[in-house]
Amino acid sequence: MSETRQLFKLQDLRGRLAEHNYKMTPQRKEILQIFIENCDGRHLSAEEVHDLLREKDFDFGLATVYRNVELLTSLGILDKIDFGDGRMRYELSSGNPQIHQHHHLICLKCKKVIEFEEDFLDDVEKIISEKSEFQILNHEVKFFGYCKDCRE
Amino acid sequence: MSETRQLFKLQDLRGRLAEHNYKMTPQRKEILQIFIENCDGRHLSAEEVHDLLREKDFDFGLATVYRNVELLTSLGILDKIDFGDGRMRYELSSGNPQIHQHHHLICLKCKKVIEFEEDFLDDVEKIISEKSEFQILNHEVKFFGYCKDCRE
DNA sequence: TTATTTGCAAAGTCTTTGCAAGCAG
DNA sequence: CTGCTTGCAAAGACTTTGCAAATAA
Repeated sequence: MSETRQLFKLQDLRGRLAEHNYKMTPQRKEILQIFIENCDGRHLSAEEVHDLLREKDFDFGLATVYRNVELLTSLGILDKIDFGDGRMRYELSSGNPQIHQHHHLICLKCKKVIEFEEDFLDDVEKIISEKSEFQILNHEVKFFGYCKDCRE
Repeated sequence: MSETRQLFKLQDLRGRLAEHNYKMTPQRKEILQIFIENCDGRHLSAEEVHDLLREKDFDFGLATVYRNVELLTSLGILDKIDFGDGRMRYELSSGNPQIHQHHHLICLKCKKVIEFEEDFLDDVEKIISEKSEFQILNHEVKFFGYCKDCRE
C-alpha cells in the first residue's frame, strides 16, 4: 500500500522542464537534488532548502529557491504543504494524485511532524461527494495531538 | 448530528474572561458579537472582523482585533483555521473538542469554502492511534475540488 | 541569438510587539 | 488605584516582484 509512492527522479527533470518550455539550470537540478536527498519524511521550507544548498556550497539566491520550489510544485514534482507554522513546506510528490498517499500527525508539544503512510479516506470522500455534490480531487488531513515521546 | 454544535453566547463572555483574569471590554464584546452575527458558515480573518466592526462604526485598532481573536481562541470560544489563503481565519468554536464537528470543502476555482456538517474520522483516528502510538486530540481536514457550480 | 532565468534589493502581506495613554474592576 | 487593554506606529517573518546581468538552448 505504501509502495504506491514513486518519487520523481533527477534524470527526468530536464525532460519534464522541456515539456513546459522551461530550461534546465544548475539551480533547478540542485534544488531537486536536495529533496531527493531528504525524502525520508522531511518537509522542507524554502529557507531550509536554501540552507541545505549552502551547506553544499551552492549559494543561490533565496528568491531563486522560492521561484523554483513553486515551479516544481506546478510541475507536480513537489507537493506544497501548510502545517500552520507560518511557512510553506514542500516534499517530493507521491506522483499519482489519485493515490492520496499519507497523513500528517503533528505533535502539539515538540512540533514534530510524523507521516502516517496510509489513507483511509476513500469511503469518506465518496459519502461527501454524494451528499454535497462536490467533486473531490484531493484532500489534506492533519491530526493534532501528542507523539509517543510527548504523551504523558 | 449537526445539533451537537452549541456555540458560545455573548452573555457568557464576561464570566469566561473573569475565569482567566481577563477584563470585559467593549472591544471584546463587539468582536465576539461579529462572530455571533456571522456564524452561518463564515470564516472571518482578523481584517474582515475589523472591516465588519467599522461598518458598525466601531473603529478599533487592527492590532486589538488580532490580539482578541487570539485571546478568544485561547479561551476555546473561537477556532482558528488555516485555509491556505495566506491569512488565518476564525469561527465560533463548536464547543466540545471531542465532537469534531465538520470538514471543509474548498473549491479550487471559485475559492468558496463549504462546510460539511459531519465527521467520519473516529474510526480512522482509532486505527492511527493504535498503529502509530500517537495520541490524537483533534484533526483538521480539507477536501479540495470543484463545487457544484464550478464542476463541468 | 534570444527568451528564460538568476540575483539582489525593494516592496508586499499578514501578524506581532513596544510603549504611553486609557480604562475596567 | 493598579494592572490589564488599547491604539498607534514600528518591527518582524515570510514571500513576491522589478530589473539588469547572466545563461541555456
